[in-house]
Amino acid sequence: MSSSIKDVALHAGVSVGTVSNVLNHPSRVSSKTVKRVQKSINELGFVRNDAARQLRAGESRTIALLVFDAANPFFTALARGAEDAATDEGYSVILANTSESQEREHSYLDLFEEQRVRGILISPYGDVEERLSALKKFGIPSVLVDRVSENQVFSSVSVDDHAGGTIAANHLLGLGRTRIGFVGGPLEIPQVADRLRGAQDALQASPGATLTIFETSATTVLEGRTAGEQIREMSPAERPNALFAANDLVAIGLLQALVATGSLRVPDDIAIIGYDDIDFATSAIVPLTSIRQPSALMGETALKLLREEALDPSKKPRRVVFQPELVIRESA
Amino acid sequence: MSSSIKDVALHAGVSVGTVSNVLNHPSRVSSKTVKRVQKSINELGFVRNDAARQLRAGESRTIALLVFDAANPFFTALARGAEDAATDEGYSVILANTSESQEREHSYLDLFEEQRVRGILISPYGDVEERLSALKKFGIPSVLVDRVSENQVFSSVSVDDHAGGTIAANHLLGLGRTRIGFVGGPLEIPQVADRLRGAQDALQASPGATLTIFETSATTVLEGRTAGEQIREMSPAERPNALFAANDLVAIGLLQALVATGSLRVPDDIAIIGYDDIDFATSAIVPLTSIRQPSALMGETALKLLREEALDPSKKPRRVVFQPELVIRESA
DNA sequence: ACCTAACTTTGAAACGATTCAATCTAGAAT
DNA sequence: ATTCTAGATTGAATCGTTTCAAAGTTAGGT
Repeated sequence: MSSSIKDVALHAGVSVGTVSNVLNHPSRVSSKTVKRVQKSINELGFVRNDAARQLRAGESRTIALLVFDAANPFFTALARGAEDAATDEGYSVILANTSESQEREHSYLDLFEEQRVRGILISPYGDVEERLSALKKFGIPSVLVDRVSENQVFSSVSVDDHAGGTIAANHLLGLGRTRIGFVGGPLEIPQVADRLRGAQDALQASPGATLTIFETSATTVLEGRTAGEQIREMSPAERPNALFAANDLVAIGLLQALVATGSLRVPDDIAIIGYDDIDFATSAIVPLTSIRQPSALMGETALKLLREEALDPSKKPRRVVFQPELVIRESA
Repeated sequence: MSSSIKDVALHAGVSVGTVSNVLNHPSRVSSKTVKRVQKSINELGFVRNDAARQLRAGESRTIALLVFDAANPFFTALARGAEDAATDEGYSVILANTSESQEREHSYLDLFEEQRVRGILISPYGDVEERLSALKKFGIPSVLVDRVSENQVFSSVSVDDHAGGTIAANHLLGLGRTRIGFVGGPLEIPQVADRLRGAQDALQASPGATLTIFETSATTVLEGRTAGEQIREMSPAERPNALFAANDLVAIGLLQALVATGSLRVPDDIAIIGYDDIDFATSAIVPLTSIRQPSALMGETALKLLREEALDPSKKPRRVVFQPELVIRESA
């Protein structure tokens, strides 16, 4: 059905070793032989069998990216960054979606282990550090994405959420707002907690300002709207005049509750700042001011860290933390 | 570094053939041998080398899903459906994102060919039917997703967009609306054109009703909003009292332009129906009535068709067309 | 006690590439 | 003309599985 390197060798009148060299070390082969072999390859429609190659060479050229929510624009952008970087290095990235299922997360890790992928980029859903340690011992390195390693055992790429919170709060304070509300949750999520703490620390420096927490059970549009309805009913005196949403989805929910009914004006009556700068932010009812995470750059960096570890497994894990960036639009 | 089947055989005091049988045909092996071998496998931490397995067995157990926009919720849901079905059949699905680049589309097809994947599910971006034909000859079948095969050479899974358009229009007519507007574009996109034609055909049956086309340059929130602003400025007499948006993103844009400013009420003054039923539809300013595509089912079906072709390459291609479904919420 | 049939187990051959020591060139240097 | 050298080529060994014919084992029937 498909021709092998042997067929090519026969057709070109050379040995199999030479064909392999044409494929992998063309410099070792005289240019006219290269040409002849290439011609045979084309004529026979030869395609290298990656399984055989990997078996003998002992190393794969694919890298796995495992995320728990492939639908999240943040991860899509990150994946794009990783793919671009991988292409440059001669690797291919395959994506797998955990779909927020621990079981699936494990079965994909099993698959990657059987496939002996060159490395794993993972934004963990369940508790997998132990499993990843085993994989590392086995020869498969991983890099954590958007989460830091609890025990400093893995390299990681993340964003300084604390700084992001500070930037957001300072921007609101800079607009002269003093009654600030934080909307998001659950506060157990590390990202959310860090953003809140960052805001609180910024508030410390402004004696007159207060911060009220509106905790939600998830960072979704719906939860944001529910919180917004509650805020809308507050008396003007106690109602915050600025809101910091834990992410853009929550912020969009807030906008719906506050603006859509025509009861309040944004940002005049109440300023709103989101987080993530997803594509929807630009085209929200009121274009959303937000905190941008360098998602593509994160993917690119994660891939580079992974390559370093693949080349030198004894390398000490590195932790790269990016700084978020303020994107000013109309809502604040 | 990692132990092989040979190590396991030695450790368990059996032959390599027996270990392999434990792995692949446990019924051929006595149960106490199975137990003993399993124990050795666990103790040694043996993990089957998929490359070697694939080389000898000649067949891969992974299926590739190649889409041009992994960020689109529709594809994410579809992927989920395919993954679930694959798991049941003992396959794994790996995802690759074309990112709307023809070059990348080709290089992933190359990769899949080298990897000898069992089959390819593809929502094509560029013109790849020829390339897919070559792959088929090579032994790798594909199934088209959300697009039908031009020359009936491949199986495909798609949705009857014409019927969807008819359903949408009939729903609006059923609400007593007679001045209907279609918002979407460009009309060259097959999906958009089919939806429009479906609506037009429905209108034929209702003598009193008219349909106005508001063509946009893309099916995005922004374009929807632009169109909405234009519609908002029309005189009440000529303004449509119902709008059919080519997809939910456009519909959300319309909502923003019409509702957010408080100038018109939805659905009282103007009814709006979208298409796709993305997650955002539920939590729009006014929960959106929409036409749902059975995305997960499509993924599942595509996988089944692929498996059929993998088992019997001479099988005639099949074209499965799903019927869309009306989801009534508040906007219409 | 012997034959048979059914079930287990064995181990060498194959899959298709890469690797590398060994062999073979061709041309430069003496 | 001879030796040397660097570059080009060869082909057998190898990677870790699966496969399958052959050999070994067990137990039931007579």
